[in-house]
Amino acid sequence: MLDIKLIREQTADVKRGLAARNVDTAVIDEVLQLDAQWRDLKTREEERQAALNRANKAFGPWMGARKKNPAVPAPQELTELLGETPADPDQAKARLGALSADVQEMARRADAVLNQIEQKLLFVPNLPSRHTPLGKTEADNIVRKEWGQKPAFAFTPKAHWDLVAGKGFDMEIGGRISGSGFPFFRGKLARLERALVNFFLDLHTREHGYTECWTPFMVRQETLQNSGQLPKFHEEMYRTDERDGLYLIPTAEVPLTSVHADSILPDEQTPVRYCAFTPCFRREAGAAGKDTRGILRVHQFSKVELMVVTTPEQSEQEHETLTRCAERCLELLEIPYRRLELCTGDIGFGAARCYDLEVWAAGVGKYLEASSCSVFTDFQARRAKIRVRDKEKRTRLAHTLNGSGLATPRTMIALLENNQTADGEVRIPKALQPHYGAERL
RNA sequence: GGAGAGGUGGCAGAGUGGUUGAUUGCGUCGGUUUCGAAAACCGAUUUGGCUGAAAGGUCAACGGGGGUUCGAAUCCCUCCCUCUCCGCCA
Repeated sequence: MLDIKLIREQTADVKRGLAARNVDTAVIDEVLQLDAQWRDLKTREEERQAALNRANKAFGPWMGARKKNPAVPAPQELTELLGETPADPDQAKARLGALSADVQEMARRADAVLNQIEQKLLFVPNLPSRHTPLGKTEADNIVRKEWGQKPAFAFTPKAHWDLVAGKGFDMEIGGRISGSGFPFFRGKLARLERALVNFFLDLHTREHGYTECWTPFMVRQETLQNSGQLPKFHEEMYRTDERDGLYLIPTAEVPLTSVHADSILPDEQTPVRYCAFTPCFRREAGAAGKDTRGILRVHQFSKVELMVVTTPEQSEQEHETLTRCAERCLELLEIPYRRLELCTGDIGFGAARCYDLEVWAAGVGKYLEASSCSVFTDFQARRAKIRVRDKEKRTRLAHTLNGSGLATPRTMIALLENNQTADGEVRIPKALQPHYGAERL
């Protein structure tokens, strides 16, 4: 969520940032108008409430005093508020009750307006960072680096669905059990899946300083709102029936972001670095008919997620660090990749800046997004109420970051397709061999 | 699934419906003392909104929401969470 103060005070900058993301800025004017209304209501409500509080505070002692001497006059606070000296407590009660009802009514109106503001702001994306390149579509993304050598073949490399057909790659079985987009692996491929997950977790926990977490795979609506998936991306999510109303997580970012919700971390405890393996569930609602073959785009997949909570001062640096942690996975697996910096028009809802890591997959002959490393500035922290505190005891909203490190399907695609041999075998990269337990698939 | 107990400030733990945003202890920070430290003593120590240049003023919050009342941490309803016991089952 954006800072309402920023919207008030730097309206032009906010609009410029949103416009760069192709967002209609009319919502900002609507919010500002409601905000003015809210502040007016709130100020008047509080003035009345303050007067009422003073009167109520004096009321008790008056009652006490009257027990001893019924002739004790009403206290000044009461007389002031009511504009007359009440004859007796019952008369005062009646008048106070009416005033109290008025204040409550004003409070209700103010809350209703505040609610409208929030409902609008929940649909407004984060502002792009000053570093994020301007652009309209994904065509304007910028390649920041390329790593590795695309493999050369003396034969035509197969796409993964042909390469491992009949070797434990059973999309039809997944389809029969659950529907299309639910992969089913048997034997070597299932083991490869597990090996990748273990490889990622071991790397991040042993060498990159992340703390491994095991999280729930189903979460509440509120948890998804903290990290920004709800309310806007409701259609993208699987949800259990109304008895529980839980959502299946689309990424471990969701539970991890809420770990420190509603709390304050001392600066010296940051950065907090978490990683977690979870399955991820996505409807891929807007992507029907796209990338339907093999495991290019699926409804359920495994991912090891990296998530960082840090201070506003450190977050830019942490973004580079986190991205490097993801890149190291690919480098150790010898998978050629490129780092793309997403432009303002293509960046995700909550992100201020984002790098996509795309792996080269020789069989399908394309780069495939395998990781998205984003810095969210205080966007998620404001929703989740994650704060940090410095030595001078100043609290401010934390910054959050996350990135895949990595998701298995596209990593596996690249690994299989790039390392295939003429006889249809697949070479397992050296770094993965201890986890997989063999040099060949 | 059934029965019960409980959710208060960083933690522990009080709180007859009326100066209780909240006693107290611990912790933390600052000070006095000391060559230094410990101990002792003194002081400070929740968060957020509105307003203000600032000082300050003011409102809100005792798990969430609603209600009763002139007035709620305290009474009522409801939801959530934690713990204990029973049942059931990985």
